[in-house]
Amino acid sequence: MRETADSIAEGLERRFAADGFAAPGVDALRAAAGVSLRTLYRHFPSREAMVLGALERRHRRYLETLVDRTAAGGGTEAVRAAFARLSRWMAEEAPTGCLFRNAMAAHPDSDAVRAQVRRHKEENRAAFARLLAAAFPALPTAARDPAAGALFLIQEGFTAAYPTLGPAQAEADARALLDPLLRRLEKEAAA
Amino acid sequence: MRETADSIAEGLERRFAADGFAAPGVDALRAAAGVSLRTLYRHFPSREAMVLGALERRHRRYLETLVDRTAAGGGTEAVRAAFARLSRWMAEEAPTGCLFRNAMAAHPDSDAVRAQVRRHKEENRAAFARLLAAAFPALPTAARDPAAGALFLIQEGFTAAYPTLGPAQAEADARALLDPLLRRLEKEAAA
DNA sequence: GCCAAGGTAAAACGATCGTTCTACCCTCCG
DNA sequence: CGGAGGGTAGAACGATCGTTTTACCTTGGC
Repeated sequence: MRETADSIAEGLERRFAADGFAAPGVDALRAAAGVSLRTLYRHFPSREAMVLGALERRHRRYLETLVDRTAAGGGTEAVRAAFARLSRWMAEEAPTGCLFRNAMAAHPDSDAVRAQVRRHKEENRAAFARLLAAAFPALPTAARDPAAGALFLIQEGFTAAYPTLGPAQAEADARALLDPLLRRLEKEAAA
Repeated sequence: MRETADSIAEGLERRFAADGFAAPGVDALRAAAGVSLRTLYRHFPSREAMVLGALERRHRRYLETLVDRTAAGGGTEAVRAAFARLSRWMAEEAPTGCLFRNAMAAHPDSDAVRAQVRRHKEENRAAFARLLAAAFPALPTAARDPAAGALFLIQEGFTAAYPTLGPAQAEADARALLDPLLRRLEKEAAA
């Protein structure tokens, strides 16, 4: 039951990530989930529920990737490692870009989708704040939230530029923002 | 002829910007264009052509807004003014976010859409490079392209965060990146 | 031994969508 | 005068889509 639901959600997430939210019909989603149409509808009673189910799974996996507790190091290294994981994530899991923005673009009139995307982005931004607090404990509290916002916006820009201008350009442009930011954070934390 | 085509494109752009690319059917586009179905198809022989027509118009208008030749001032003021115009643009014209990324999300399998989006983003990035060259003529050439990439990525992050976290948060986070960047550019240009 | 429970496969339905076609009107130019 | 070009309104078509339903199979527990 719960296991099959998550196994189905895995297939849904994979398909939506590969082909976007507009192209695949319910029958293609059924094939990706590896179950019958009846079972698919039992666990996700509408196509919108399938979208929400895929997004929920995605949300957990993305935050786990972004803040990896097994990763060592602090300071600038911790932040750089997070962006390195993000870079790998985009290449392996999100060739068509951020799944949440894509979902909102494909379902502009769904309140449920919009709410889930907003929740994801808020927790995503909060995760950067926690990452920053752990990496730079000496950073003045007044500088914390702006720095978290800066990291969040670099991520948004990076994931947005990724599918349009390609990995190399997106990474170069993100580095042009990230490098001086980290230098500044190191200086402020040392002071 | 050419005039009616542009008048139709204006209606298409407005509708796509307001409701996204997934929701409005051809008949809703026809109503927004204010013409009959036959005339609409005469100028844009398929729905995909309507999308491309709207994007082409959008491309011209966006770049005109971003680099306003009538705007005065140089240095940091020129860059700040460009982002102020961008902020107004989002509020008035793009409540659902960047039209090009939305189009690509809604038409993931259209080569024509993808090509047009890529072209737009490349010219968009080049426009930032020109803006920067005009605003900071003394900036070392080695620092030019990274700075243009940084501005471009701030824009991408800002327009991406805008529809999910709202105008206030998006602007605050963008400022957290823009302010130190401009301070650094001023220093590098003065040296 | 059997009967729910939950699975598969696939037909069927109603709605919607992109596109084409029909029928008619206006207006400019030879 | 007359006819061609471009406009409007809207019916019609074929395809696709999301969803429901039918019919049948498998399995574990009383």
